[in-house]
Amino acid sequence: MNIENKKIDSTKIAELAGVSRSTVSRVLNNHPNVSSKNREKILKIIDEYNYIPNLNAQTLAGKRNSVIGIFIYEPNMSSRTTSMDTAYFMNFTDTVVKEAFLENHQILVDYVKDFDDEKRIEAFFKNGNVSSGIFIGFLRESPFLERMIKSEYRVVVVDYAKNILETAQETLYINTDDYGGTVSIMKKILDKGFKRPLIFLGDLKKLSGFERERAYRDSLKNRDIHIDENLILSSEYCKEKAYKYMLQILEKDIKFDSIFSSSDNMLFGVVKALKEFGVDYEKLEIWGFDNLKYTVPMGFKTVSPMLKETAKKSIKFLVSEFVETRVEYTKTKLIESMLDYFED
Amino acid sequence: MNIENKKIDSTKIAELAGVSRSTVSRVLNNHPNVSSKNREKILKIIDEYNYIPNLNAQTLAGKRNSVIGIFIYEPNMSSRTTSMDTAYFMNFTDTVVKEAFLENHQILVDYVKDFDDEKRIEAFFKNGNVSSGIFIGFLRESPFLERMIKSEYRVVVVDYAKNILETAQETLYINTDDYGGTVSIMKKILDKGFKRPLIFLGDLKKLSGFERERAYRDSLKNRDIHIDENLILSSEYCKEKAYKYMLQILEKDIKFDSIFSSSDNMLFGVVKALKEFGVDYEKLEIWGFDNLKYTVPMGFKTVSPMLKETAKKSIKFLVSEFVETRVEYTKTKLIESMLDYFED
DNA sequence: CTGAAAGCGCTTACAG
DNA sequence: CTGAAAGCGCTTACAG
Repeated sequence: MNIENKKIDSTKIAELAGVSRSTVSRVLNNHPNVSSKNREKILKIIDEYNYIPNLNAQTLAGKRNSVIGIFIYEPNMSSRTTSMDTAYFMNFTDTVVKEAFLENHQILVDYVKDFDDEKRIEAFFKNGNVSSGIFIGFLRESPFLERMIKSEYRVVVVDYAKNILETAQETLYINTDDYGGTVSIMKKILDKGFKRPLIFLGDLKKLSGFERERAYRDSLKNRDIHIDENLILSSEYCKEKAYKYMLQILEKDIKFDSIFSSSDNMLFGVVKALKEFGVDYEKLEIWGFDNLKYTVPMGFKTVSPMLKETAKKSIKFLVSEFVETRVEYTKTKLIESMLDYFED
Repeated sequence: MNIENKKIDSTKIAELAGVSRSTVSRVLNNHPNVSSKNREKILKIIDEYNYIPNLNAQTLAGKRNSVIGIFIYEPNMSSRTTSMDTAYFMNFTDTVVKEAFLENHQILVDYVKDFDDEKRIEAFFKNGNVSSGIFIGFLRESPFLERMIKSEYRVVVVDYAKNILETAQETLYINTDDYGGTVSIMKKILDKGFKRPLIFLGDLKKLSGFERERAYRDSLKNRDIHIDENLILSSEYCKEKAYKYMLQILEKDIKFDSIFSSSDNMLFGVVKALKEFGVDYEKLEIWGFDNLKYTVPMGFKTVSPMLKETAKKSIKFLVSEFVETRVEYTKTKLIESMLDYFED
């Protein structure tokens, strides 16, 4: 096995096979125009010497590599505090890594918080360090993301709204069915006769926040239930804000009979406030959204986005030969008990 | 902003600044020998044009990049079944990604199951696609890992035993204190007066499996409790095997008064068997190891490896200027209730 | 079907 | 302090 220590490049392979580097390159890249005699000889030597071409050289010379980037918008990343959606994003990343491996691709994980990060990522694409990418967590109207979408690169954008007609290039918009998920929660709440559901809104600059609010309002409207704006809190997926607003509600003694927090993370802030105020929240109808690790074990109900499905579709899109720009939705699943939780 | 569309490379920057590419390269790489006049001029142009050097070209020319690889041994990966330790590994990967970002590094995630994967990864190192790497989940005496350790590359090896004297290069061995963690569980069990703890062993080819068994035996020995080999099952971190062995124990009616499963994953297999046999397991003293998502919510006790600490130490090691080969241990924490669980 | 040559975008001795 | 030149390891027209 000491063969491996010697530096072995395509020139050496060519020498050994008695051909030119061009021919070696041709078999490496599965070009048809190589005599089967030469092809076999070269393949044998490549195998014998465990030769693997230098990816940097290949990329520099214009070949695509097998690395897919996943880029996560996380403006609070540098503060070392656990940021709002981190757990959710990491769940997604996990499944992406697995699906990519099954398609013989690797994943480069990177966060985006400022302009320097954006520049680095654009360079990753431009220079071919990643062949394509998945973007998640971005705010609506992100100039950076718009640039990526309009670029020649193949990308998947998760939970982002965009008029498909404005997207010339190969782009997959894949969204969790936030509207449907919220509607099914609201149905549960309203079917039980509750009429004053408190809602903690997510970031309205994100598609998910926007959709969840819309579903809340529509659900009430459809049953001719008055929408009390006092019950609508804009806490932007932020746990601390949710905590603060919940306290205010309690201090002002605003009446409510149920709670829908449009993210599990905010739910934890809400519950903290309830606890401090001595509210017996275990008897309250409380719903979150996301199915994070702690939600159901703590005794709350939530809805689970089908991350695995989203990941699978994303990878399939990125590794396919031919694709067209399109929009897809993945369903959600209500998680009302530990049984649902374990199944998920 | 249409500047960005034009391809901009170091030659163009040089032209614009009226210097040679050599000088541009020097300021890019912080070489001292550049007149401050030229340096400033070049820096200004670089900024103005949002120029970022091509990473592939830089790497090809011999520069180190800022990508750290994390390589996970997962022989069952291709079968699309959730493998034994996957959840555990992904928890670790998550924290590694975050810590790397804080140090301005990106993470390339890749699995290893066969020789082709090993070859690909060695090429990643050789060609500089990753500047260094973290290896986790490998079996003892892995020839691949031994090669990486003996190579010139800087690596972190998690949960792997190796005589440090045989490791010439910069390597960090970082291990969870499996022995200590198991001892603390055994103390809990034995303090309650149990004398016949059933144990499901992990993969003895892994350091963790080896250490957890050793701690089990030592704990009993230290209290002069007879070690009944019938109570020791080798289920190799495999849920299905644990299930099968537990059934056998029940069928043979072998007496036990408590259970320690040396991974949470196996625990789920054990519990399945208990259920099927109609055993009222909720009253049994049962411990797992790993603190996976479901363990404590299901009502069991476990011990949590401090993944965040391990990740932090790993990244610190890899990004430091100077390091020496060494071995480190990270502590574990007992998780006996939902309170511990939420804190973790 | 094959090879010589140019090119991808950098870095780094070397000579001044 | 600076520039011309060689080199990193590939791929791909081009000419045969």
